[in-house]
Amino acid sequence: MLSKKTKYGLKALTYLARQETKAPVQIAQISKSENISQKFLESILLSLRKRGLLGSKKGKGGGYYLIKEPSEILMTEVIRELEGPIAMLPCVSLNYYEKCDDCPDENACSVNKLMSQVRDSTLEIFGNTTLEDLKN
Amino acid sequence: MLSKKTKYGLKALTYLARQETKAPVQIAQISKSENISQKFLESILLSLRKRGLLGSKKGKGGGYYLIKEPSEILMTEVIRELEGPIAMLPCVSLNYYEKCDDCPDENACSVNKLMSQVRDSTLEIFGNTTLEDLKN
DNA sequence: AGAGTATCCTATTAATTTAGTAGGTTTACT
DNA sequence: AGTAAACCTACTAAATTAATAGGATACTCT
Repeated sequence: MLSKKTKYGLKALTYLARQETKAPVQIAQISKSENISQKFLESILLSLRKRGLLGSKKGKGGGYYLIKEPSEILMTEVIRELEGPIAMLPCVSLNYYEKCDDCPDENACSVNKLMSQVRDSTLEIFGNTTLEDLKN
Repeated sequence: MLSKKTKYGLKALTYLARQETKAPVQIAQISKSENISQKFLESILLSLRKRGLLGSKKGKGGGYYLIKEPSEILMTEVIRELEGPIAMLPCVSLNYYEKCDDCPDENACSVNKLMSQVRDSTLEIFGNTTLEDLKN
Protein backbone atom coordinates (compact mmCIF):
# COMPACT_ATOMS: atom_id res chain seq x y z
CA MET A 1 0.00 0.00 0.00
CA LEU A 2 1.08 3.50 -0.84
CA SER A 3 1.54 5.68 2.22
CA LYS A 4 -0.53 8.82 2.66
CA LYS A 5 2.70 10.71 2.48
CA THR A 6 3.28 9.60 -1.08
CA LYS A 7 -0.31 10.07 -2.08
CA TYR A 8 -0.41 13.58 -0.65
CA GLY A 9 2.93 14.42 -2.16
CA LEU A 10 1.78 13.37 -5.60
CA LYS A 11 -1.43 15.31 -5.28
CA ALA A 12 0.44 18.40 -4.20
CA LEU A 13 2.87 18.12 -7.07
CA THR A 14 -0.01 17.71 -9.48
CA TYR A 15 -1.62 20.77 -7.99
CA LEU A 16 1.52 22.76 -8.59
CA ALA A 17 1.87 21.44 -12.12
CA ARG A 18 -1.63 22.62 -12.88
CA GLN A 19 -0.87 26.20 -11.93
CA GLU A 20 -0.79 28.62 -14.80
CA THR A 21 2.03 30.74 -13.49
CA LYS A 22 5.16 29.68 -11.69
CA ALA A 23 4.48 31.95 -8.75
CA PRO A 24 4.94 30.32 -5.33
CA VAL A 25 1.86 28.59 -3.92
CA GLN A 26 1.35 28.49 -0.19
CA ILE A 27 1.09 25.24 1.73
CA ALA A 28 -2.18 26.44 3.23
CA GLN A 29 -3.72 26.78 -0.18
CA ILE A 30 -2.68 23.32 -1.31
CA SER A 31 -3.70 21.68 1.92
CA LYS A 32 -7.10 23.29 1.85
CA SER A 33 -7.70 22.51 -1.76
CA GLU A 34 -6.58 18.89 -1.51
CA ASN A 35 -7.87 18.14 1.98
CA ILE A 36 -4.52 17.42 3.47
CA SER A 37 -3.40 18.18 7.01
CA GLN A 38 -1.33 21.32 6.66
CA LYS A 39 1.37 20.34 9.09
CA PHE A 40 1.79 16.96 7.49
CA LEU A 41 1.97 18.47 4.04
CA GLU A 42 4.57 20.88 5.31
CA SER A 43 6.98 18.06 6.03
CA ILE A 44 6.23 16.37 2.74
CA LEU A 45 6.94 19.44 0.64
CA LEU A 46 10.05 20.06 2.62
CA SER A 47 11.44 16.67 1.74
CA LEU A 48 10.64 17.22 -1.92
CA ARG A 49 12.43 20.52 -1.83
CA LYS A 50 15.48 18.92 -0.25
CA ARG A 51 15.45 16.39 -3.02
CA GLY A 52 15.59 19.22 -5.50
CA LEU A 53 12.13 18.75 -6.95
CA LEU A 54 10.71 21.94 -5.54
CA GLY A 55 11.83 25.45 -4.83
CA SER A 56 10.53 27.54 -1.99
CA LYS A 57 10.34 31.11 -0.90
CA LYS A 58 9.78 32.37 2.63
CA GLY A 59 7.76 35.26 3.88
CA LYS A 60 4.79 37.03 2.43
CA GLY A 61 4.03 35.95 -1.10
CA GLY A 62 6.18 32.90 -0.50
CA GLY A 63 5.38 29.26 -0.98
CA TYR A 64 6.46 26.31 -3.10
CA TYR A 65 6.94 26.11 -6.83
CA LEU A 66 8.21 23.61 -9.36
CA ILE A 67 11.86 23.97 -10.22
CA LYS A 68 11.76 21.80 -13.33
CA GLU A 69 9.27 21.40 -16.11
CA PRO A 70 6.55 18.87 -15.21
CA SER A 71 7.60 16.84 -18.25
CA GLU A 72 11.02 16.41 -16.70
CA ILE A 73 9.88 15.11 -13.36
CA LEU A 74 9.74 11.33 -13.43
CA MET A 75 7.55 9.28 -11.14
CA THR A 76 10.48 7.05 -10.31
CA GLU A 77 12.25 9.94 -8.66
CA VAL A 78 9.21 11.28 -6.84
CA ILE A 79 8.14 7.92 -5.52
CA ARG A 80 11.60 6.88 -4.44
CA GLU A 81 11.88 10.07 -2.43
CA LEU A 82 8.44 9.83 -0.84
CA GLU A 83 7.80 6.13 -0.55
CA GLY A 84 11.24 4.62 -0.68
CA PRO A 85 11.81 1.45 -2.68
CA ILE A 86 9.60 0.70 -5.64
CA ALA A 87 10.17 -3.03 -5.31
CA MET A 88 7.96 -5.04 -3.00
CA LEU A 89 10.90 -6.73 -1.33
CA PRO A 90 14.23 -5.31 -0.19
CA CYS A 91 16.07 -8.17 -1.87
CA VAL A 92 14.56 -7.11 -5.19
CA SER A 93 15.12 -3.38 -4.90
CA LEU A 94 17.59 -1.69 -7.20
CA ASN A 95 18.01 1.45 -5.12
CA TYR A 96 17.44 0.16 -1.61
CA TYR A 97 18.76 -3.37 -1.83
CA GLU A 98 19.01 -5.48 1.31
CA LYS A 99 19.68 -9.15 1.71
CA CYS A 100 16.96 -11.28 3.28
CA ASP A 101 17.69 -12.83 6.67
CA ASP A 102 16.12 -16.09 5.67
CA CYS A 103 16.95 -16.85 1.99
CA PRO A 104 20.38 -18.50 1.66
CA ASP A 105 20.26 -18.18 -2.13
CA GLU A 106 18.41 -15.35 -3.77
CA ASN A 107 18.57 -16.87 -7.22
CA ALA A 108 16.77 -19.94 -6.00
CA CYS A 109 14.03 -17.94 -4.31
CA SER A 110 10.68 -18.18 -6.02
CA VAL A 111 9.37 -15.06 -4.37
CA ASN A 112 12.38 -13.07 -5.50
CA LYS A 113 11.75 -14.05 -9.11
CA LEU A 114 8.10 -13.16 -8.99
CA MET A 115 8.67 -9.82 -7.35
CA SER A 116 11.44 -8.96 -9.78
CA GLN A 117 8.87 -9.17 -12.53
CA VAL A 118 6.52 -6.90 -10.65
CA ARG A 119 9.31 -4.44 -10.01
CA ASP A 120 10.19 -4.34 -13.68
CA SER A 121 6.66 -3.72 -14.83
CA THR A 122 6.08 -1.06 -12.21
CA LEU A 123 9.36 0.58 -13.05
CA GLU A 124 8.34 0.57 -16.70
CA ILE A 125 5.30 2.65 -15.79
CA PHE A 126 6.95 5.02 -13.35
CA GLY A 127 9.89 5.50 -15.66
CA ASN A 128 7.60 6.53 -18.49
CA THR A 129 5.30 8.78 -16.54
CA THR A 130 6.10 12.37 -15.70
CA LEU A 131 4.27 14.99 -13.72
CA GLU A 132 3.06 16.35 -17.03
CA ASP A 133 1.06 13.16 -17.51
CA LEU A 134 -0.56 13.55 -14.12
CA LYS A 135 -1.84 17.01 -14.94
CA ASN A 136 -4.60 15.72 -17.17
CA MET B 1 6.29 -3.63 0.70
CA LEU B 2 5.23 -7.23 0.89
CA SER B 3 4.63 -8.43 4.44
CA LYS B 4 6.65 -11.28 5.86
CA LYS B 5 3.43 -13.16 6.13
CA THR B 6 3.00 -13.14 2.36
CA LYS B 7 6.61 -13.86 1.69
CA TYR B 8 6.64 -16.79 4.10
CA GLY B 9 3.36 -18.07 2.74
CA LEU B 10 4.64 -18.05 -0.80
CA LYS B 11 7.82 -19.79 0.21
CA ALA B 12 5.88 -22.45 2.06
CA LEU B 13 3.56 -23.03 -0.87
CA THR B 14 6.54 -23.33 -3.17
CA TYR B 15 8.07 -25.81 -0.79
CA LEU B 16 4.93 -27.91 -0.91
CA ALA B 17 4.73 -27.67 -4.67
CA ARG B 18 8.26 -29.00 -4.93
CA GLN B 19 7.43 -32.15 -3.00
CA GLU B 20 7.43 -35.28 -5.06
CA THR B 21 4.54 -36.95 -3.31
CA LYS B 22 1.37 -35.42 -2.02
CA ALA B 23 1.90 -36.73 1.48
CA PRO B 24 1.35 -34.19 4.26
CA VAL B 25 4.36 -32.12 5.23
CA GLN B 26 4.72 -30.92 8.79
CA ILE B 27 4.97 -27.28 9.69
CA ALA B 28 8.14 -27.98 11.62
CA GLN B 29 9.81 -29.29 8.50
CA ILE B 30 8.85 -26.31 6.38
CA SER B 31 9.76 -23.79 9.02
CA LYS B 32 13.15 -25.35 9.56
CA SER B 33 13.91 -25.65 5.89
CA GLU B 34 12.77 -22.12 5.03
CA ASN B 35 13.96 -20.37 8.19
CA ILE B 36 10.54 -19.25 9.29
CA SER B 37 9.28 -18.99 12.86
CA GLN B 38 7.19 -22.09 13.35
CA LYS B 39 4.40 -20.44 15.28
CA PHE B 40 4.09 -17.68 12.74
CA LEU B 41 4.04 -20.14 9.89
CA GLU B 42 1.35 -22.07 11.72
CA SER B 43 -1.06 -19.18 11.46
CA ILE B 44 -0.16 -18.51 7.86
CA LEU B 45 -0.80 -22.05 6.72
CA LEU B 46 -4.00 -22.09 8.68
CA SER B 47 -5.33 -19.12 6.78
CA LEU B 48 -4.38 -20.70 3.48
CA ARG B 49 -6.23 -23.83 4.47
CA LYS B 50 -9.30 -21.85 5.38
CA ARG B 51 -9.14 -20.23 2.00
CA GLY B 52 -9.23 -23.68 0.46
CA LEU B 53 -5.71 -23.63 -0.92
CA LEU B 54 -4.36 -26.25 1.41
CA GLY B 55 -5.55 -29.40 3.07
CA SER B 56 -4.36 -30.58 6.45
CA LYS B 57 -4.23 -33.66 8.53
CA LYS B 58 -3.80 -33.83 12.26
CA GLY B 59 -1.85 -36.24 14.40
CA LYS B 60 1.11 -38.41 13.61
CA GLY B 61 2.00 -38.37 9.93
CA GLY B 62 -0.11 -35.27 9.58
CA GLY B 63 0.72 -31.91 8.09
CA TYR B 64 -0.25 -29.74 5.16
CA TYR B 65 -0.60 -30.61 1.51
CA LEU B 66 -1.73 -28.96 -1.68
CA ILE B 67 -5.34 -29.57 -2.53
CA LYS B 68 -5.09 -28.41 -6.12
CA GLU B 69 -2.50 -28.83 -8.80
CA PRO B 70 0.20 -26.14 -8.58
CA SER B 71 -0.71 -25.10 -12.10
CA GLU B 72 -4.19 -24.24 -10.89
CA ILE B 73 -3.15 -22.02 -8.02
CA LEU B 74 -2.99 -18.43 -9.20
CA MET B 75 -0.88 -15.79 -7.53
CA THR B 76 -3.84 -13.43 -7.50
CA GLU B 77 -5.68 -15.72 -5.14
CA VAL B 78 -2.73 -16.46 -2.90
CA ILE B 79 -1.68 -12.87 -2.57
CA ARG B 80 -5.17 -11.56 -1.98
CA GLU B 81 -5.54 -14.03 0.85
CA LEU B 82 -2.17 -13.34 2.43
CA GLU B 83 -1.52 -9.69 1.67
CA GLY B 84 -4.95 -8.30 0.95
CA PRO B 85 -5.43 -5.87 -1.92
CA ILE B 86 -3.09 -6.01 -4.87
CA ALA B 87 -3.66 -2.35 -5.70
CA MET B 88 -1.51 0.27 -4.00
CA LEU B 89 -4.52 2.35 -3.02
CA PRO B 90 -7.91 1.29 -1.64
CA CYS B 91 -9.66 3.53 -4.18
CA VAL B 92 -8.03 1.55 -6.96
CA SER B 93 -8.61 -1.91 -5.60
CA LEU B 94 -11.00 -4.23 -7.41
CA ASN B 95 -11.55 -6.61 -4.52
CA TYR B 96 -11.11 -4.34 -1.53
CA TYR B 97 -12.39 -1.02 -2.83
CA GLU B 98 -12.76 1.90 -0.46
CA LYS B 99 -13.40 5.53 -1.20
CA CYS B 100 -10.74 8.05 -0.21
CA ASP B 101 -11.58 10.50 2.55
CA ASP B 102 -9.95 13.34 0.68
CA CYS B 103 -10.64 12.99 -3.09
CA PRO B 104 -14.03 14.44 -4.01
CA ASP B 105 -13.78 13.02 -7.53
CA GLU B 106 -11.89 9.84 -8.19
CA ASN B 107 -11.89 10.29 -11.93
CA ALA B 108 -10.12 13.60 -11.59
CA CYS B 109 -7.46 12.17 -9.29
CA SER B 110 -4.04 11.93 -10.87
CA VAL B 111 -2.83 9.42 -8.31
CA ASN B 112 -5.79 7.18 -8.93
CA LYS B 113 -5.01 7.04 -12.63
CA LEU B 114 -1.37 6.27 -12.12
CA MET B 115 -2.04 3.56 -9.58
CA SER B 116 -4.70 1.99 -11.76
CA GLN B 117 -2.02 1.40 -14.35
CA VAL B 118 0.24 -0.19 -11.79
CA ARG B 119 -2.59 -2.37 -10.56
CA ASP B 120 -3.33 -3.56 -14.07
CA SER B 121 0.24 -4.45 -14.85
CA THR B 122 0.70 -6.23 -11.54
CA LEU B 123 -2.55 -8.07 -11.99
CA GLU B 124 -1.39 -9.11 -15.42
CA ILE B 125 1.59 -10.82 -13.83
CA PHE B 126 -0.16 -12.38 -10.86
CA GLY B 127 -3.01 -13.53 -13.06
CA ASN B 128 -0.63 -15.31 -15.35
CA THR B 129 1.60 -16.90 -12.76
CA THR B 130 0.74 -20.08 -10.93
CA LEU B 131 2.47 -21.98 -8.19
CA GLU B 132 3.79 -24.25 -10.92
CA ASP B 133 5.83 -21.32 -12.22
CA LEU B 134 7.31 -20.70 -8.81
CA LYS B 135 8.60 -24.24 -8.52
CA ASN B 136 11.45 -23.65 -10.93
C1' DA C 1 -7.63 -47.38 26.09
C1' DG C 2 -3.73 -44.52 26.29
C1' DA C 3 0.50 -42.23 24.75
C1' DG C 4 2.26 -39.41 21.54
C1' DT C 5 2.03 -36.19 17.63
C1' DA C 6 0.53 -32.63 14.95
C1' DT C 7 -2.84 -29.16 13.72
C1' DC C 8 -6.16 -25.77 15.61
C1' DC C 9 -7.51 -21.74 18.15
C1' DT C 10 -7.50 -17.58 21.13
C1' DA C 11 -5.25 -14.14 23.33
C1' DT C 12 -1.43 -11.35 24.30
C1' DT C 13 2.70 -8.72 23.42
C1' DA C 14 6.71 -6.42 21.28
C1' DA C 15 8.41 -3.87 17.65
C1' DT C 16 7.94 -1.01 13.86
C1' DT C 17 5.89 2.22 10.91
C1' DT C 18 2.71 5.73 9.81
C1' DA C 19 0.29 9.83 10.45
C1' DG C 20 -0.17 13.60 12.66
C1' DT C 21 0.66 17.46 16.33
C1' DA C 22 3.05 21.09 18.95
C1' DG C 23 5.77 24.81 19.28
C1' DG C 24 9.07 27.59 18.26
C1' DT C 25 12.87 29.70 14.61
C1' DT C 26 14.18 31.86 10.51
C1' DT C 27 13.57 34.56 6.43
C1' DA C 28 11.39 37.87 3.62
C1' DC C 29 8.14 41.33 2.35
C1' DT C 30 5.50 45.82 3.38
C1' DA D 1 8.24 46.92 13.34
C1' DG D 2 4.86 43.79 12.07
C1' DT D 3 3.27 40.11 9.58
C1' DA D 4 3.44 36.10 6.78
C1' DA D 5 5.34 32.27 5.21
C1' DA D 6 8.60 28.31 5.16
C1' DC D 7 11.81 25.76 8.28
C1' DC D 8 13.07 22.61 11.93
C1' DT D 9 12.98 19.47 15.99
C1' DA D 10 10.73 16.69 18.89
C1' DC D 11 7.01 14.29 20.44
C1' DT D 12 2.78 11.33 20.38
C1' DA D 13 -1.07 8.53 19.02
C1' DA D 14 -2.76 5.01 16.25
C1' DA D 15 -2.35 1.23 13.42
C1' DT D 16 -0.07 -2.65 11.60
C1' DT D 17 3.08 -6.37 11.68
C1' DA D 18 5.47 -10.09 13.54
C1' DA D 19 5.63 -12.78 16.59
C1' DT D 20 4.81 -15.71 21.28
C1' DA D 21 2.28 -18.42 24.76
C1' DG D 22 -0.50 -21.93 26.06
C1' DG D 23 -3.76 -24.90 25.73
C1' DA D 24 -7.70 -27.61 22.87
C1' DT D 25 -8.69 -30.85 19.45
C1' DA D 26 -8.07 -34.62 16.30
C1' DC D 27 -5.59 -38.43 14.62
C1' DT D 28 -2.34 -42.59 14.72
C1' DC D 29 -0.17 -46.33 16.62
C1' DT D 30 0.78 -49.65 20.10
